[in-house]
Amino acid sequence: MRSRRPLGPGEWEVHARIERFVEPVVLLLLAERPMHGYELLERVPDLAGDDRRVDLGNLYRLLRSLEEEGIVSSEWDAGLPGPAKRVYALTDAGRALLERWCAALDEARTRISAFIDRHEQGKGVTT
Amino acid sequence: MRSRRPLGPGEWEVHARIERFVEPVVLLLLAERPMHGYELLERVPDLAGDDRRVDLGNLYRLLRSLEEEGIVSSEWDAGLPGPAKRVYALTDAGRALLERWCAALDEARTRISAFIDRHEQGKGVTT
DNA sequence: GACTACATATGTATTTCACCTATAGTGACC
DNA sequence: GGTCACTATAGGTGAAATACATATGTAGTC
Repeated sequence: MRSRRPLGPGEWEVHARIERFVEPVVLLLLAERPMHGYELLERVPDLAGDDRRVDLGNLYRLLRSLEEEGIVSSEWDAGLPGPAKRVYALTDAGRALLERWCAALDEARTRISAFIDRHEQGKGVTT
Repeated sequence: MRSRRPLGPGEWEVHARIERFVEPVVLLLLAERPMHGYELLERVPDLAGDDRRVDLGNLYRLLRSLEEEGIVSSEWDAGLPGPAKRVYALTDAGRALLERWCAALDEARTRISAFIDRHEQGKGVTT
């Protein structure tokens, strides 16, 4: 229970976070166009929400493990000014995985809706 | 990445799980009527989904920690036949927590919708 | 008595994630 | 040519959430 932040006496802040949500977010961003790690870091919060601020270390680890699995491919781009960047792009397997993520997320949304509906019912709907 | 089960060559089963979702489910069930742990165990999957089959150990641990925090109260019920049951009921603090969970879940649902909408856009909407 | 179902509880391993530190190249300034 | 800020990648560590396994007792049934 330690993850909930105190709010008041006997009250806690609650977050309904989706497990591993950064992964589909990264896949979606790379589906739109290839980019390098640091740029992903800046763009992930747009989709994941501000509370979910991404940790650099974990993001790079995710990218490397996605590459190992053939979900993304990468190559060094030394042409641009500044330090060399490793530019990541989505593979076909990555696009397929993104589709499965969307289906899974849609299921989660359905479960949440069922939960909220059932809760509303219990309160006696005023409508 | 080890949590995804292999599906085919280079394919994985994906689950978009909501973190700590059993907690709000338990709260909602207890809001409807008081019950004991084993009964919760049977009813949680109705709301949480079959993939999310609840671990007994963790459920009992959750109930005790919720009681420590004043979210639920319990008393032994030895009247009925069979082994003694600890019957749990939601407190006022528990009902307040359930409301906050609903708000948090609604936010999560909004994030998911935003994600899916953005993905649909990228594919070129057929309408 | 052996076996099964109900009921509560504890032990331990694994996974995910947040927080922190390290390394290294680039460019600009003085 | 040193050092300072910024970009980019990478690793270490520990806490929290969860999966997997085992323990203990009651009661009914064959």
